[in-house]
Amino acid sequence: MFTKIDKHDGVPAYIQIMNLIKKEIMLGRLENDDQLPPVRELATIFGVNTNTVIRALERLQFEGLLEAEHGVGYFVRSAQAVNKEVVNTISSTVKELKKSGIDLQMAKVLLEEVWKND
Amino acid sequence: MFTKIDKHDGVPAYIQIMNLIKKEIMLGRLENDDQLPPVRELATIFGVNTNTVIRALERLQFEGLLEAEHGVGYFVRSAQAVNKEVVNTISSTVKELKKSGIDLQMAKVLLEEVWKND
Amino acid sequence: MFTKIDKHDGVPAYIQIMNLIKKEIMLGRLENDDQLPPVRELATIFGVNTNTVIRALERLQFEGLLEAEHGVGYFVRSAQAVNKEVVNTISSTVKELKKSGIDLQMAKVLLEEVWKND
Amino acid sequence: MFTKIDKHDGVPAYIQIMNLIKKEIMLGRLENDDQLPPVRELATIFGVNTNTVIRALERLQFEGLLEAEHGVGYFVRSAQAVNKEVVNTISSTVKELKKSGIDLQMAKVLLEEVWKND
DNA sequence: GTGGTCTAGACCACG
DNA sequence: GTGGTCTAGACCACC
Repeated sequence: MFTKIDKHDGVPAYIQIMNLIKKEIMLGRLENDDQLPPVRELATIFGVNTNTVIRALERLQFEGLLEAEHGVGYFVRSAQAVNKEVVNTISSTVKELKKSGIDLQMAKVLLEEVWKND
Repeated sequence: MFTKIDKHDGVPAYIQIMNLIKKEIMLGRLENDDQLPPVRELATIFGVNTNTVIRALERLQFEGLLEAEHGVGYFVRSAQAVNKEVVNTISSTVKELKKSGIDLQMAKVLLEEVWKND
Repeated sequence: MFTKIDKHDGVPAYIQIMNLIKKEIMLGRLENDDQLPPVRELATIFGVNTNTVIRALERLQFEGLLEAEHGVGYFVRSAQAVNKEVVNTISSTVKELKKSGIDLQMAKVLLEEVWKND
Repeated sequence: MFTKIDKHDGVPAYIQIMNLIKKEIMLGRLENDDQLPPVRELATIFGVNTNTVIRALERLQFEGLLEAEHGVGYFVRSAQAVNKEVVNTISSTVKELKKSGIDLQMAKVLLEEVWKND
């Protein structure tokens, strides 16, 4: 479900991890009451230290998306997957962007630009 | 043309600056041989220290997008604006995303997810 | 392994540092996966500020010779030592140059001249 | 006789210019009492500002290699060309270095290393 | 005036 | 403890 994070793209590791987990929730691959893999396992998967994972999970807990049960694990709460049509729209947009020779980073920048001016 | 950057969104200031300048180039607002404002001026505009600006410009220079002429200024090189249609596509996608109640950060994460799996 | 650099020979400190490290690699005194001393230590060894060291290491990282592991250290990558015979050739050439009363700086200039015209 | 200098190799422009002129003298292409091209012309050739050329010539004058005649021009003094054999030695060394896949910058670094330890 | 290098020292992210 | 980012301010090289 998860993969190694990119340590050199500027975004702090714990924020990347937060985003990855949020993504799984939005895509419906993690649903309410699902249990996350144990912290140590997540650490190996992401290629970071346990502390870094914990920092990310704590923040998601603060945001209400996760809940920790002491001695048991972390569980998904108030998950809300996105509509599949939305994903399709993004998908076709991505195709067009790739055709234009734009790279992912610039795509994000353009997205942000349009987002803020619309 | 430029504005203050956000120092608290996790992304390092110099990377934000790089992205802002790249964006101006991609949107055609900065063209080949255009001269950038002086480093010290950019620093006040972005609300950061001169060194931080230089760090960003150095990297863009390394990427071939800018060229420094000592004692003269920074100039845009090999600029390549994106097609206006691409911007329109992004714009309509953004509208749909906003309707679904997604925020900018998650939009970026979804974009990345689709990008890497298509 | 390293020593203080010369701050007054015109060449920027960070470039001198880059060259010193490259040299250690080429001479086989630094090998793949070797860890460099911590940045702060290198700074005291070279007699410069931490930032200057980091600037050098960043560039070497960009060139692919080093890799940083956040919170751990810098490691040598794709090291490629030069043949010992090459060093011997240089050595005998140096002897001849010295006999002719040429100084190091001019030796470099002559080297460059021949290099570009051969 | 001269060409543009490299503004991005770390060595200050005026020092590069000094070296280029010294080189012409050492290679015997500039002899005693030869007149240098006018300062403005040198400036265009080197791709720098007139002031930068003047700074270089002043220093060479200080070293005794040049002499300025006000309103006339700069003249070579106490020129001392190097032996042709020396150039040949360098040439064959360069060939070997190139075969080993070393680039010019590293060649200089190795030269300096051997120079200082022999 | 322009860009380029460097310092001293603070604070954050990561292990 | 490690590396990474940033500031304030100095001084140099170049136009």
